[in-house]
Amino acid sequence: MYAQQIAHIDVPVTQSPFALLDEGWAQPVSFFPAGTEIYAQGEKAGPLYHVEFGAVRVYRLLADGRRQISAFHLAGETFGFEADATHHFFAEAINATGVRVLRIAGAADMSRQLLPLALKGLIRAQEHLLVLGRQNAIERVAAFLVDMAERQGGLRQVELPMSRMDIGDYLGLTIETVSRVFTRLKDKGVIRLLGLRSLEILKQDVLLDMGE
Amino acid sequence: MYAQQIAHIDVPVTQSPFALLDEGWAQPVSFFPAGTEIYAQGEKAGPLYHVEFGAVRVYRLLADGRRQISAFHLAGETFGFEADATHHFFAEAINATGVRVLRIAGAADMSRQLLPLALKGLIRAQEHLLVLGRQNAIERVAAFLVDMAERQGGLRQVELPMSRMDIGDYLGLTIETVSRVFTRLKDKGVIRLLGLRSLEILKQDVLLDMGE
DNA sequence: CGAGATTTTGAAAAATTTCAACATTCGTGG
DNA sequence: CCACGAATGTTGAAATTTTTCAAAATCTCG
Repeated sequence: MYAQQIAHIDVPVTQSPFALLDEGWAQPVSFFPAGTEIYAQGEKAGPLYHVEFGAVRVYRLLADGRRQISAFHLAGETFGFEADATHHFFAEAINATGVRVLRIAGAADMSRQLLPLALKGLIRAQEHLLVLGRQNAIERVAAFLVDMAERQGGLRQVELPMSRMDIGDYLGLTIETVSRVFTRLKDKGVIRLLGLRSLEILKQDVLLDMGE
Repeated sequence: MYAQQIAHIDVPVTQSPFALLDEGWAQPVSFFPAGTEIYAQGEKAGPLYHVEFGAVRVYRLLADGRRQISAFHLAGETFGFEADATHHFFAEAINATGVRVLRIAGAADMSRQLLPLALKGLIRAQEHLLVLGRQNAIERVAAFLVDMAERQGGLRQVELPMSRMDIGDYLGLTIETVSRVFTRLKDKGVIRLLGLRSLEILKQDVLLDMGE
């Protein structure tokens, strides 16, 4: 279950200094094919990662294989700080993904750099707790779609880089339930499915209400 | 729903320097009666809080009143960093609770002080996501009891400072389900109920297995 | 184009919630 | 210190939601 290759290719790229962590050492972009591991639970943690293109899932597993994806990271987002000395999670490329490895400059600076990211992650995680703990299937999917739309610039058209299984494992639902909710939202005229991984939001207000 | 008084009493206390945030300015202990608010969502965030005695719940509400408790904080623990400029959550005293307000020293130091706490909180929140997203009622309660036992020194006897409603709102369950699971664990001989808010763990191994 | 993977749909099963009644505990005032 | 009333907790039965199992449909990509 959740088999993965461990293969990635380093791609030297010359590019302007990185914006978010302006004192980090911008490394070349590493390329990870779909399904490959970026880091594993238990591994020694070090750098942060900036998604140049593609998408990443961060997750934990139960002993019997049940999986909870705690976050998706899209192009332009930074991850890898959900760790103290060692990683507590797995991170995998969902699709062909380019990741820039960021080695933070001084240990003194590190904290100042990381804290805002850690706090944002913490707030995000705790908001997700509310979704998983207190919202039903349709509300969860609605909240997810609103979030994905916002992170893609608030456009009507939303791209979903991940499978139904990923969405289910993020929302604490089965793929069948996710699929049924998509169908229900489509039948209600709230969304229009443009393809398996692409949809248009037709009634944003309804979706927003559902999401909370 | 969830009405609360907003009343607390400042209690000057002379005590040795605070261990965890050794450069913070230790303030007097503030006393919060059961059910009173420590801070509210939307309020400007400032200090951290150290629980001297009692217990605190941190939570969010949905528009219709559904509540998700994201964390409990017991004596000896520090909270209040789940915020950027303003608080994103409510914090309330569960019982009569003493809280020491910690004003962090320099802005430069602040990050270094806060980062480990924020990371620990982040890891905790993401572990809780796994519980809410992928574990059933009995597993959730088991995980909760194991956690509470650990935080109380790993003794067999565990005190639960919170109500069944609080436990339900932490685990994403109704009070009835929480109650039924307690009964089930009791009938299985896994725990012994010493009172409504006190129990003894009889089969720690079974509980640990359930919790994951 | 075709085979394997993914997604959708349906029906039955299981888990949890809801609603209702009853039991227990807690706190207050007599 | 006990009694009372309110709040909290437990239990049962029905309703609801979600999952599971199974099959059909669709998509992907070599």
